[in-house]
Amino acid sequence: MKNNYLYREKKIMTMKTVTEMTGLSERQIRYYETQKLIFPERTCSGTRRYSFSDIERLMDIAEKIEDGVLTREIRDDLYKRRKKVLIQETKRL
Amino acid sequence: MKNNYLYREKKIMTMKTVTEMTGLSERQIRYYETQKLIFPERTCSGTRRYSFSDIERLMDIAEKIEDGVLTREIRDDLYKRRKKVLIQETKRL
DNA sequence: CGTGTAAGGAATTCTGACACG
DNA sequence: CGTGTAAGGAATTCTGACACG
Repeated sequence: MKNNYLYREKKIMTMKTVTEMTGLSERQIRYYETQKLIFPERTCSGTRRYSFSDIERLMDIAEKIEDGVLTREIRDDLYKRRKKVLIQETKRL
Repeated sequence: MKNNYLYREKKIMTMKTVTEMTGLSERQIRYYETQKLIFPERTCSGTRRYSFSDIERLMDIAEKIEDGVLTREIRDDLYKRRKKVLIQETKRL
């Protein structure tokens, strides 16, 4: 459903809400951003905005880190997956 | 879908995001709250939190007010609709 | 009635840095 | 490496009030 997608992907939450929903600290959330694991939008004045999808991704990241996975491994995995998707899309054309 | 409901009804947005999404002023949004047309949650520190559902409701309210409908008429309509739902639920028992 | 605005305080967010390890 | 924290400034939010009509 298109509406469902809009709700899930729209970047609308501020940091506070995200810490409440994920249980992570601001520090952790900002650090994962510097490591290119998460990509919030910014308002014109510079405050971050997250989506429900980001929340889910953050909880996934947190779980992996607890299991001892390094942020760069998580990032490499993310890039590999993206590459795969791009290759498949290229083949389709 | 249960997930869809969660995204739509969860109170997660702050005032700024709501003004951006609805085009309404903070003043208008707070006023509609005093008139019991909209019911944001509050964090422990007192800041309001709105859901996607609230956004849609606010845009509906704004449209009615532009058409000259009074806030108390909108509220009375809301109460009537709720009463109707309650009566139907009562009958079902 | 519905909305704008200035006022002043409180809560939020941001960045860059020091710390530990 | 991943996270905590104190620092200081900027942006956000809140309430109660005055204003217009």
